[in-house]
Amino acid sequence: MPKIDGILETMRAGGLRITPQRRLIISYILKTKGAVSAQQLWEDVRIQQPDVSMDTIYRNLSSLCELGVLCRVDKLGKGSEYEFVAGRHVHYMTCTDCGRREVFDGCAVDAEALGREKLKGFRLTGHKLDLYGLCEKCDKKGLAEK
Amino acid sequence: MPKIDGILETMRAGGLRITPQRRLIISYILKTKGAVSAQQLWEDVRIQQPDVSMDTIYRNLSSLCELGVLCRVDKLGKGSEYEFVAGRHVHYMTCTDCGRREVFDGCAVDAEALGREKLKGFRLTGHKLDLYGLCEKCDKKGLAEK
DNA sequence: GTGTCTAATAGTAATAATCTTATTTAGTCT
DNA sequence: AGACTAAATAAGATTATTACTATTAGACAC
Repeated sequence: MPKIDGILETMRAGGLRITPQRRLIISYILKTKGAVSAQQLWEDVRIQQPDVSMDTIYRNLSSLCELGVLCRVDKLGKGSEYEFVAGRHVHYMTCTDCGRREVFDGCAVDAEALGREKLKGFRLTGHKLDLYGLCEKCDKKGLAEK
Repeated sequence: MPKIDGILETMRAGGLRITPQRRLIISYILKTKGAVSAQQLWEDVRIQQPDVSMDTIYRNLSSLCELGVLCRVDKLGKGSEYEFVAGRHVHYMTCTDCGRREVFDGCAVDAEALGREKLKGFRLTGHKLDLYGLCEKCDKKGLAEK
């Protein structure tokens, strides 16, 4: 589990300032197990600090994503959620039927396949892999219907 | 370049009905070189058929994405665009500085790394890989500033 | 062709996410 | 401690995207 001091240090190193709002946001994300939505985060933070704007939430979530602290997860047309990445490669498997999501904790991106000549001068700093398919339950259900 | 008949056939096979709105939407995407935004598509389609709703545009773009005909590309906080995939593996390299985007036409996902034991019963049907980094121009600019 | 069933649609409403501008403040340098 | 400057903020406006509901029209059997 990531610690708040390390994250603040990462932010400082990335040139970001440490504000009370940011401390609060990070501490709430730390308390949350799993992914958190911007809406939920806003409601939680506003209990302690009622005048924090939605914009601040989104701005900071974006900043933390760019730093590689968090990862934004698309919920297939139902908004997004954010989850700690904490230096690991984290990819998601999302069931296209029921929307269930599991973490695929490993890296399935083949570095060799990213040969220099294909990159057209880009210097890669990160990547995101989303896997789609059917979870066991929906897969069996689909077979039964045939 | 994909042809409209093949796409319509794919849609039929996927259980989707062929409606005039869908023909129109697809034909406009076909005419467009590169990625197209929902907004732009709506404006174009409305020239011929003024009462097409935005909802219809989004709904159909989503359907085509699920069928694997199109691919939704995140523009880093500035909406999304949609582009033909046409059976290939298409990934994107997006510059986190200037937003420039290039297609990485190949597959960098290592099938071996997606070992069965890690998939927890999921049956994979697709994947999406987004690569982030700095394009040659922004990379050089960044070095010069130091 | 006609009838039936169900997906798709338009229109409207609601939600999610981002932008704009004036103001405040963290980090830095005296 | 006091002053400076660029980053961060709140508030409200705007754009992007999805949900809801009554109605329409493909697809398929007859």
